[in-house]
Amino acid sequence: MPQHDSTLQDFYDRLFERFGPQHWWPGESDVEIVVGAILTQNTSWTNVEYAIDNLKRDQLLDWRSLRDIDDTALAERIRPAGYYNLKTRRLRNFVNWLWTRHDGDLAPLRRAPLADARAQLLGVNGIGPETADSILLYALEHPIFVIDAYTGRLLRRHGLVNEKATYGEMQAMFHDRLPHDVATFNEYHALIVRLAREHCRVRAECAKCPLAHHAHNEHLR
DNA sequence: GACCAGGCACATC
DNA sequence: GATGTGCATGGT
Repeated sequence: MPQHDSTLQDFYDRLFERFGPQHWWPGESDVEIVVGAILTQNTSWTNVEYAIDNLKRDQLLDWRSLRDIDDTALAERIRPAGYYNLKTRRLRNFVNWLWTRHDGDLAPLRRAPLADARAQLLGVNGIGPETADSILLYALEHPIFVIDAYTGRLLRRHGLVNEKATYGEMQAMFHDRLPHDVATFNEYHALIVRLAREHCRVRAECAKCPLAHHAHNEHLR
């Protein structure tokens, strides 16, 4: 079914013009991206940074160290990110799986077909759609769009989807309307987070929002 | 002190 | 299939 609605392309253009390239994910190594993606579940990024800093400080941010550290010591490091018992279990699940299934190396997943890699990630307990897609896009460089709470709010507040649109439906909108390349999906998601975090926090700022020409009557946050 | 933050799994109906 | 609940910290 052909898509003539260029709203999402227009949003992208306006956001990029305003904010410029975001250079995402905020983390250099693939380990840091995966760990960050799990730790940031329902949690502010600033809290995740404290946890990542702890792991870096103690030189634990590599697959071997994460495999060998015990749960108590790991939980201690990631405590500032919240839900630390739960997240210790989820990190453990992922790391154990990566070593068992892929010998502690993400390369096979980078080479694998997107659908296959995604199914594998979703099979790990604690990895849901958003975490899987963040890993796929930012760590494995697969062309897939990440839907997060900000994106859902953006689409709903602009009337582009109804109140109970699913993750898959929202993702399909982006996939149907944008070029399927890693750079675009990467940049777009990063720009939405930037908009939410820094610009649309207060109503006064929202009036100057790059998307203000569209009829959104409520800020993103 | 309330409210929020880049989810997810699991229980229950 | 839909809806509700637990998980926890640090910033505003």
